[in-house]
Amino acid sequence: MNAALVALATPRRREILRLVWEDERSAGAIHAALPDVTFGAVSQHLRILFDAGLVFRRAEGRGRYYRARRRALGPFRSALEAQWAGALDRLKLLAELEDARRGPRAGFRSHRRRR
Amino acid sequence: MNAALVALATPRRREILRLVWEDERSAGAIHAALPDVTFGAVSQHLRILFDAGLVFRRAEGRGRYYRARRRALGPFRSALEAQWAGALDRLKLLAELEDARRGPRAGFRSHRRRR
DNA sequence: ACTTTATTTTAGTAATAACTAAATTATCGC
DNA sequence: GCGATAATTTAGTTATTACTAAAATAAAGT
Repeated sequence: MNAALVALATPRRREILRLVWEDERSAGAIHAALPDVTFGAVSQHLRILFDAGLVFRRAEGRGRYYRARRRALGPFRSALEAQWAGALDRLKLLAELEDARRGPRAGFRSHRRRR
Repeated sequence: MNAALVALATPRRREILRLVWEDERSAGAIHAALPDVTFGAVSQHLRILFDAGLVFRRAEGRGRYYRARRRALGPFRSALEAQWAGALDRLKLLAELEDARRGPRAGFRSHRRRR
C-alpha cells in the first residue's frame, strides 16, 4: 500500500491516471497528451504506476497500452477527482481567456484593464 | 488534495496518524511512542499533517494535543489500515519471539526446530 | 539484414524531503 | 523575573526523486 500512496503523491502521475481512466492508451498517446515532459519521463511514471498495481499493461505489436485499475484506485477516487475537477476548471478558464483574446465580441473592449 | 496525498506518502506520518486515530495525544506523547526519531522531526511531521488538514490541534497549558480528522481521512482509511495491520502483525510476531526467547514453558521445548 | 517506429532503460542533474542538533518561543510553578 | 518543561523553528546533511538527453531494446515493414 505504501507504493500506491507514493505513486499517487505526484501530480504528474495523477494526471496520467486521468488519461487512462476511461479507456486504455498507448505510452505514446499518453506522452502526446503531456506536452511539457519527455517520453522517457512518462515511461518512468508508467512503470511506477504499474509496479504499484495502479494500472494494467497490455503489449500489442510495438505498442504498450495502459489502463487504470479502477478497483485498486477505488479508495483514492475522490482525491483524484478533486484534482481532475480543478484541472477541468483551469482548462475551462483558459478556453474562456482564449476566446476573449481571439475575438472580442461587441462590448467586450470595455472590460479591458484601464490604461 | 495534493497536500493530503503528499502527507500520506510517508510511512512515518501514517504511523503518527495511527497514534492519534482513537484519542488525542500531545506532541510529547507521540514522540515518546516513536523511539527512533527526534522531537523536532515529529513536530515537523505534525505540522505537515496539520497543514494538510489531516489532524486537529488543540493547545492546553504548554502542551499541544493532536487528533486525527477522520472525516478528512475517510477516503484513505483502507490504505492506512493496510499498513497498520501489517505493523500489528509485526508487533505480534515480535512478542511471540520474545516469549519464546524469554521462558520456554512446559512442553514448549518439543516445538523447537530439531538439532 | 536494415530501417523505422514505439518504448524502456541508464547516467547524470537539480530540486525536494526526512532527518539531526541546536536555537528559539511559550507556558508553567516558584 | 528565573528556571524548568513542552513544543516549534532553523540550519545543515543525506537520501530520494522528477526530470532530461542519450543509449538500448523490441517489433514491423522493407
